[in-house]
Amino acid sequence: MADKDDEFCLGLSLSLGCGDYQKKKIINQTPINVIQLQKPLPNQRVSFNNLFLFHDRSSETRSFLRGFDGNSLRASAAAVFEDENGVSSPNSTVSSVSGKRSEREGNGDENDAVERASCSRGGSEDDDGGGCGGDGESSRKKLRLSKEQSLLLEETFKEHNTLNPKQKQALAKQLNLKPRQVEVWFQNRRARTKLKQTEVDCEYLKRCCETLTEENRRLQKEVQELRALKLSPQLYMQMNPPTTLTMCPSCERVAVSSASSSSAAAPSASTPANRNSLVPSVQRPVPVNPWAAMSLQNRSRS
DNA sequence: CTACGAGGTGAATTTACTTCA
DNA sequence: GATGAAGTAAATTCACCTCGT
Repeated sequence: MADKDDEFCLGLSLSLGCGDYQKKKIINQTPINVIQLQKPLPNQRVSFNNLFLFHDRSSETRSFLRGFDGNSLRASAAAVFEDENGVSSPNSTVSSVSGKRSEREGNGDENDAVERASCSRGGSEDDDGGGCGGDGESSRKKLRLSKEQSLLLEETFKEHNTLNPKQKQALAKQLNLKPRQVEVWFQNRRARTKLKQTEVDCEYLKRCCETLTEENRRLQKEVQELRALKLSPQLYMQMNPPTTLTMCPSCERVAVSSASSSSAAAPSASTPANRNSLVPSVQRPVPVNPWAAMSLQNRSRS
């Protein structure tokens, strides 16, 4: 499964209109760099928002300002990695004490550390064991990954957004987490990535729509102008070649007239080559200009 | 300063589906 | 082709957090 990321599809992944199982492909192929990753500040709590540059500045700012909480700070600074050898390093930050944060902060760090150590999700050795079973209560406890854990997970995710069992096992060991937790993190991470990508795609499509609407408006106006000219034959015959579109009757190729006025620079939207393109096309050589020929003919006659 | 509710975030769970042996 | 295991996306739940009042 992890080999899937070999086949990255470049460009925009339009997950909106995607049917069926294409979705799966898309998420696996979504280039990570579409959404720019951002390293958190030293004191910053590592959250999804903080790791991304969002278009929505307000939410970004909010997330940023929310910054870090004492919980993870305590975990990372005091308890988590103070022991490099990992002997007593409960890497996960579990807020296993119910109640307000201020109350918990009042307690000593040792308490937290002990709780975290004993409560790294799933008291049983089973990967899927129920929450922190020690209490006997069925309430599921909230795990908070430490800054370092999140960073490592992010780094790994940048390399491959899916893990094979070996990688999962190794990463879990490295992070002092259950493989299941790593798996869940990657699942959620992929979901968040896709969500963000969808938002980006949405923005892009919106802009495309606006561009096309504008283009349509412009072309309609041009059509109106041409119709008006056609109504007065005198003007019609003496007019310059039409501004944008010239059609060769034999090969049906549309081209931009080189003799046309300033608006001739506009793209010809009906050219087969660029019909589906939102980018203004390159002007192609004029195969035939019936308008020019016609006007010449008429002038010589009169 | 404290309490409280709203809303956001993210870990974990459930469900449904695909793929593969 | 039927079957079960494994993996994943999507939807959902729920604990916890921040912020405004």
